[in-house]
Amino acid sequence: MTRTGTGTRRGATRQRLYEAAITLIAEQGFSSTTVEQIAERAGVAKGTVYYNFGSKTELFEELLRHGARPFTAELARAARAEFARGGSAAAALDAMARAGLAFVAAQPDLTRLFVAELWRPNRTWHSALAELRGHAAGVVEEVLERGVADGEFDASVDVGLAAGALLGTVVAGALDWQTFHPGRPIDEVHAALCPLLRGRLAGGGGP
Amino acid sequence: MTRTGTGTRRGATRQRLYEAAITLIAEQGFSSTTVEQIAERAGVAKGTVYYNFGSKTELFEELLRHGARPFTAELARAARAEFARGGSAAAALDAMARAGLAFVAAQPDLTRLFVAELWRPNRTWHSALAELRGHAAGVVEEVLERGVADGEFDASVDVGLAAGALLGTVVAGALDWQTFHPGRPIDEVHAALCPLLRGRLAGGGGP
DNA sequence: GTCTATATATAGATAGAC
DNA sequence: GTCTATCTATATATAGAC
Repeated sequence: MTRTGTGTRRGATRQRLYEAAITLIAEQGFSSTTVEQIAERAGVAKGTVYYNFGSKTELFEELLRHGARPFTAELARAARAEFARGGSAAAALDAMARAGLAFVAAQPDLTRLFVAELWRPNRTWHSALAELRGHAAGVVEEVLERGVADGEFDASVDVGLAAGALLGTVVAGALDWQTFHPGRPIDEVHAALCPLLRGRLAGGGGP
Repeated sequence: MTRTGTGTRRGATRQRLYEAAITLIAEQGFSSTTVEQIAERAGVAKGTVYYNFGSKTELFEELLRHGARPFTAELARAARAEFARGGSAAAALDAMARAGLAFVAAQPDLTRLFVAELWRPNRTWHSALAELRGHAAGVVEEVLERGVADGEFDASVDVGLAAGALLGTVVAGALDWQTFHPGRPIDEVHAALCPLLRGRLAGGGGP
């Protein structure tokens, strides 16, 4: 128990700092958010932040990693569960979309902060973000490849581009929902998104 | 010629400041970007910025309006042109997607800065951004409604949610392209996106 | 491990010369 | 209309007490 897990004392303080930072940075952006604000919201002094993290930037980078891992894990879990019950690759995409929507609904601030930085090169944490995006995209790619191999999807599908687009569709759709259509139930949003993922927007189409 | 158009002397200075601010804010974010940096890149002194704009925030808000108007205009123009040549609503969506991709490819920095702020409430310029998003979404909604009226799209489509999702798909897809698959030609990206807009991802589906 | 100072730098904004 | 000089506030980060 010497590692910095959530069980240790140090882990608890770090967890509170993560949660405080997520909310503040999501609302104000990284640079507008001061270390003092983060410390105050977490109920500790500023010096404690610098004891636990080397700098403001380092806190943010570790926060990104800490928050992104569960997202990718949820997507993978959803796909695995769908395949386990004998579902198709298209059904797996639906399940992943639902899992993605649920994650964003549960952690809208974390997602906002992520998206605000994801497509910006030239920032110190961009390589870390690119890697995290790559993991999530990789999960989607596997499902697409399986669908192509099973003859379920067209072989001409560009897996790399499509995975990024699908991921973008779910995340952007989820944030648009949370920001401009709050209160709408997840089922309605999922229903609006599925045609985009499965090909049923055009009436009469679809498998 | 007393208005602040691009033809006037004042308009020229403001235009240079816009362009400088777009690049810098896209890379660094609003708060990390200093007025001094913007002035330097535009080739003027800091005082000149404050003569032309009341504050840093005001410069940014006017920049958002200034940059978003052409985007919505391009989407509307693409849809109009497609309908004018007798195209379907689905074809209009394709044309809008292409117009959107082309706009983002031409102005990636502007789009980055836009997306980074779009889904954040609690910022002073959020109402301005929401309004601009509403205009663009409105253009998409009109096309969807026309498609439903013509029996081309399913009547159960939730126009409001779908418009936001479609817009998000194009913008997110375009930024993902610019950031993680640069060099790919626009045709390939458009081809990867169209199945999501028209319903052809699933093999054998589609109208 | 956490807190209370404090050092140092740099931001936004303004006043007044030209 | 643009520039230079400057005021004032506030940020990051550190040192040392507890």
